[in-house]
Amino acid sequence: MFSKTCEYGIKAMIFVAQKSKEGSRISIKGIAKGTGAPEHFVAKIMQELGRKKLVQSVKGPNGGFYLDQVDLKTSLADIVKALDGNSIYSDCVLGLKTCNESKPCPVHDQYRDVKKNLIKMLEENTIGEFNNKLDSGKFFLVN
Amino acid sequence: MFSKTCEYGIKAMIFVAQKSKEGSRISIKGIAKGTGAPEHFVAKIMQELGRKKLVQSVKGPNGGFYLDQVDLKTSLADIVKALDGNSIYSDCVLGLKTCNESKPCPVHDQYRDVKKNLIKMLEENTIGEFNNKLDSGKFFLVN
DNA sequence: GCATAATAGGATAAAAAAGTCTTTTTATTC
DNA sequence: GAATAAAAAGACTTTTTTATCCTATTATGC
Repeated sequence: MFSKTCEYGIKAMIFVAQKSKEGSRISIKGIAKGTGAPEHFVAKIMQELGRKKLVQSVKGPNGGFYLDQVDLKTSLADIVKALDGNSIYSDCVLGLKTCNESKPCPVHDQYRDVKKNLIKMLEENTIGEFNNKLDSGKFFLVN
Repeated sequence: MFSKTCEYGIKAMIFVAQKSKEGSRISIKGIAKGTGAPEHFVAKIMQELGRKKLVQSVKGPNGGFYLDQVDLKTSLADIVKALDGNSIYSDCVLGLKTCNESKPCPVHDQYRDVKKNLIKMLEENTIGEFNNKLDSGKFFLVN
């Protein structure tokens, strides 16, 4: 469904949000540990998310990553789009470049609802909203 | 969402079904052309589907692939499982090995419905059912 | 039974994704 | 302003996926 990049990116954002809520910044090393992602790999991902302004970063001692109030409104869809591009929105489920409503692939009609559902889920859930649940130990980020 | 293998496999099965309905067998070359898939790649895919008994094949002159009455009842889910394995059923959307109902990842609850929808779609649509629509030119297999 | 046309199978190659390493830059603190 | 701790950047490696090629096998029709 998502690339590893995207999976790690989402987990990282949720983890950073949590730390930000506690008022602290978190380093790459910390994110890697907290999300079970390879350190150097997650570094590249955070860089990219930083470039795209979905996360704030400060260099040097006591630096690290954090989310500001605006960042907390980032939806899962925003992260997916930043890391995996628009493929979820635009790609035909059978890989046909010219598939669309008027010239559909065989499963276009059947997949329409699934896609709508998926996109709805990605757009309606923001990073900020995951905080409360993580607090209460209702879910987990690592195995 | 699906691997290329799976995309080509689904298209190939639909295409072969069509030919079978017309009473003829279709060669790898024919399938490759009819589905826009690389010939040698689709050959391997059909081999695998043959081994798994989702498609019948006959070697030699006038040989080729075809679907019998039982094969026509193959669902999209059967093809996906044969080629991509059970990952759609079993994998956590964030890649967590231990994610489940009692120890969920952050998006487990939100993704539940999407997954249910997707699986329903894959299981409810059989290869045989696509035939009529393809006949009437209602959809396309190649760009 | 021989030529042929097809699938079967395995080896290899190319491309993309995932992951690692090293160096550079930049804040911070003392 | 020097030492340090962090991110930024880019090069590189490994693994996986996608794709190709070659040889073997097998069924068919003459």
